[in-house]
Amino acid sequence: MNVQEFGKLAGVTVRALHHYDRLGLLRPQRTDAGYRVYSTRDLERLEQIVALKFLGIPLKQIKGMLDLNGLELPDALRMQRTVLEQKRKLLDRAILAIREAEQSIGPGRRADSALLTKIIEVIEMQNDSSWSEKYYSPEARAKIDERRKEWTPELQAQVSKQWTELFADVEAALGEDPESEKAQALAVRWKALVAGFTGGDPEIGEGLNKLYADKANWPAPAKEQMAPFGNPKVWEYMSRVMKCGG
Amino acid sequence: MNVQEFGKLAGVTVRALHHYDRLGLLRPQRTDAGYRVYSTRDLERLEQIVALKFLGIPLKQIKGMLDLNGLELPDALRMQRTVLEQKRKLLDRAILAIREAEQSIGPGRRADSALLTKIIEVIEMQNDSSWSEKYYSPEARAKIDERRKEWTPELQAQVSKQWTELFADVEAALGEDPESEKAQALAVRWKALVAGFTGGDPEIGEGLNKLYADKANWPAPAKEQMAPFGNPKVWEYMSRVMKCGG
DNA sequence: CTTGACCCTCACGCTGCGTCAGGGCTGAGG
DNA sequence: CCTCAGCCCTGACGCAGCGTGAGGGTCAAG
Repeated sequence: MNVQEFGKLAGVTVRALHHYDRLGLLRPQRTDAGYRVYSTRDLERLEQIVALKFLGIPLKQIKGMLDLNGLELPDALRMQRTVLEQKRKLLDRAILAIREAEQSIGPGRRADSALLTKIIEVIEMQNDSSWSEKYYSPEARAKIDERRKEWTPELQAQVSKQWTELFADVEAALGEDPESEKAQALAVRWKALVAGFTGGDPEIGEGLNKLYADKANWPAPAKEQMAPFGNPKVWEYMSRVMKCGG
Repeated sequence: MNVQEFGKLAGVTVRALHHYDRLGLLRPQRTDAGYRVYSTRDLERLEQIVALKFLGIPLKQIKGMLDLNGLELPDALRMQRTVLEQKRKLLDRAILAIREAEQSIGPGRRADSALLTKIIEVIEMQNDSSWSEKYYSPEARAKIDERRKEWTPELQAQVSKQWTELFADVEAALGEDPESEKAQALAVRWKALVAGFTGGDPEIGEGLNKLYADKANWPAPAKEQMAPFGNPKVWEYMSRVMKCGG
């Protein structure tokens, strides 16, 4: 098969195939005239390349992995996942910062430096863990760190799922009266999840309450797990629901 | 203030300051010897630069924005946010794919091509919208596009929630006999949601049916809303349930 | 005078291709 | 036979945001 055909078949450009060839990632056979000729074996390999590339793994490393026939692949996957999750955190912060900025610019339309300051605030707030030092006592933080060790992937997945569902439900109930049973039921679920996060530890709970009180700086308690759910309306709404619920 | 001091103060490297200088983003004064001298005004500007850079906005654009004194800033923010959210989706898919791959490698530890295939599956499933072109006729697609216009955010949120719930329920019922009432009830809910999606339009419905039949390429009908819910077990299971349900 | 300690300006490196630029081989039509 | 279209090839620069030397000037202390 010639380049164009092959490329179309696999969904990559001819240029990319040239590139992979030069990198030694995928070296097809050649005709006498020097034309590249691809086989089905090449297709398999290319699919693997594409897959790993999709995961954000650099081509050089892919080359190494495929040449060593995937012996270190599990490690690579783990590493890559943490890297991506890291990136995702950054992205979430940025998105949140923009939302804040957009809100602060929306009503009054007082642009200029004010909202840039706003952005900076959000960044600084979430940047390092300085905020946690504001809200948690040293002892509480030690306990949090402990719990982090027990924080298994399965548990993580479960909690993550529960938060996901809760968020969806809250989002759908935004029109509901905060004092209604429905809303209050959501508050109960919310508190339960938070309790699960804090392990029912009162010290940590206090920290969270301070955090609730300080509306301006509302980051998520289980922020890391809840990355996808940055809709600020949800947070505002729950804030109101909590208030009237006591 | 000299470069090093200034850089440390603002949290950027000297090299970066040189860079900004060359780009015309931040031009400090110079001493007779040609040394850069920064003022507090420069600090303000730098902070703005850093903030916007954090949002992923390219330096060139930042220059434009600051020079025009942020008049188009709201638009830029909106655009940037959608871009970032797009990236986030991709990241999510990649992370999900890795998780799947890790799981499939975990128990049996049969690495090699199997899990790469797995990764590919996840990608293809969620990747572009090529699948819709395979299953829908041009006319049907036109209708879908129409419906997209009526696709308000509220409606979206509701449907999204219903799918979320359904997914959770199906996931919890994976052990159930596909012929059992429970399973069949789930199938009914499923079909109802699909019907809602297709608007009861028979043409679109046909497309979906073809889609069901072609198990290998099972993407989600409301894919965009459901990105987080890629558990293929759910899909497989529902496939079986549908089959025996008729 | 020498040695640091800072400062400066090139200029290449990295990632993954996109995009010309300059040319070769081949079959169809004039 | 010539030419033009169409597909293939190999460089090589461009982009984003700096990191990282290389090579060299300035100024004060020893």
